[in-house]
Amino acid sequence: MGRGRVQLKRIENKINRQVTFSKRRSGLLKKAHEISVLCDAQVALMVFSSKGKLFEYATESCMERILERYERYSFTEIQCATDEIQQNGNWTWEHAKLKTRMETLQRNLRYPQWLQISNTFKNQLMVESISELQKKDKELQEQNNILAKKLKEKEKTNVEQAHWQLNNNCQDSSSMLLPLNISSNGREKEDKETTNSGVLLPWMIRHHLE
Amino acid sequence: MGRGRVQLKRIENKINRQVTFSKRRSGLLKKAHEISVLCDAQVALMVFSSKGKLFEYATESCMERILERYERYSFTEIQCATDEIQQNGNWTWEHAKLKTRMETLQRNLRYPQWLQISNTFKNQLMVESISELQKKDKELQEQNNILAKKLKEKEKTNVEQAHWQLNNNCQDSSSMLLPLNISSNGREKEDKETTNSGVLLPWMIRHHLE
DNA sequence: ACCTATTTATAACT
DNA sequence: TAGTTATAAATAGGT
Repeated sequence: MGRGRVQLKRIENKINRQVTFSKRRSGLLKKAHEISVLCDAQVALMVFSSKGKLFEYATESCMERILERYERYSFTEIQCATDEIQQNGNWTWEHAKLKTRMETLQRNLRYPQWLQISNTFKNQLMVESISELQKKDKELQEQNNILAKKLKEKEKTNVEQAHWQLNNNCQDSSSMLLPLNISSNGREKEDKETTNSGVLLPWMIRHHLE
Repeated sequence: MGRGRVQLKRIENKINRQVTFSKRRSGLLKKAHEISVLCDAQVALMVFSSKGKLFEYATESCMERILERYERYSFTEIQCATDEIQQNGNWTWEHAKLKTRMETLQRNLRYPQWLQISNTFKNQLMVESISELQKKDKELQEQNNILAKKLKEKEKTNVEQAHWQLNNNCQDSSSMLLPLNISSNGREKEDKETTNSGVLLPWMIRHHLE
């Protein structure tokens, strides 16, 4: 944008770099603001100059809130789950949590595509580890299903007992009413927003910069 | 920039808003990256769509600061959960540890900075975390099996108890209700969205920005 | 997703 | 750091 093409590399001339920083910084802040207004998005932007000076923009004029949200994003609520486990030892639910984390983890691994790493080896290691973890996870899931079935059977048995009692002159039937309602937790959400799982991010495609 | 002037206000048409968000988001990320490279600046950018989906960009060392804040924030939460679970012992405790591990891992992975090869130490930590995760997962599996067995036994007991009650014409029905509290929320529906069975993740495939 | 008329950003210069 | 201007880049609206 300007009177010459831009090479995507550090501007060596100090003055130019400084000027460009100043200009582009305002442009960036402006665009951050625009997208937040136009598209109803939450944005937090921090820019540190090479000297360490901070320039920031955040919607709602509150960086903290954005950060909190950011933190919670892949950090599913632990405490609720904990309570539930303690009460009824609901293993299946707990495993669902585990699984969710797994997926988040994977998503995060995939995300930072624009930072290409030269040292592939270590990352390779990690990816392999995670793959393995996933296998284990799958196994666990299967085990879990079995467990769930057992539980259901158990419930059934109890139900039958209850019925038996009902049919055998127990006068006080009020307490038996409908405890049979098995809670079907409707986990559905899943927003379909596309997370760019492709190799290239759109803006990486070499239009003009190179 | 385009075939019409832009009013700086929320785009009411949902489709347009979505499209604009997508386009401008790419532009914003690109510019964030450019200024960081051209001007040797540190940038952290987070954009949440109106649906709450996160898109982020960050130069390596910049997220450090955010990370610190995050650590402060999340520490308490983890600690509480841990304490709460510690009372229960056995498999619940094991699983709690696994969970904590997972959280740590996630925290590290969440930030693109983990990619920086210079920071060998963090990568090392991550690898260790993963292996530990694997161990825990295995243990979990075993615990799972044990649990299943115990469940079976209990089932048997229940049946016997029923017989016993049958033979003794019980008056008190309250004891029967107890086991019904266990809810089996069978989640058979598996979201296959993130399978990624391959060892290589997309971002590992070589593509250089230059 | 792709196209392109237009607007917007900005590099070089003052 | 602040304008000016030529030009590159982004993108709104359409396909």
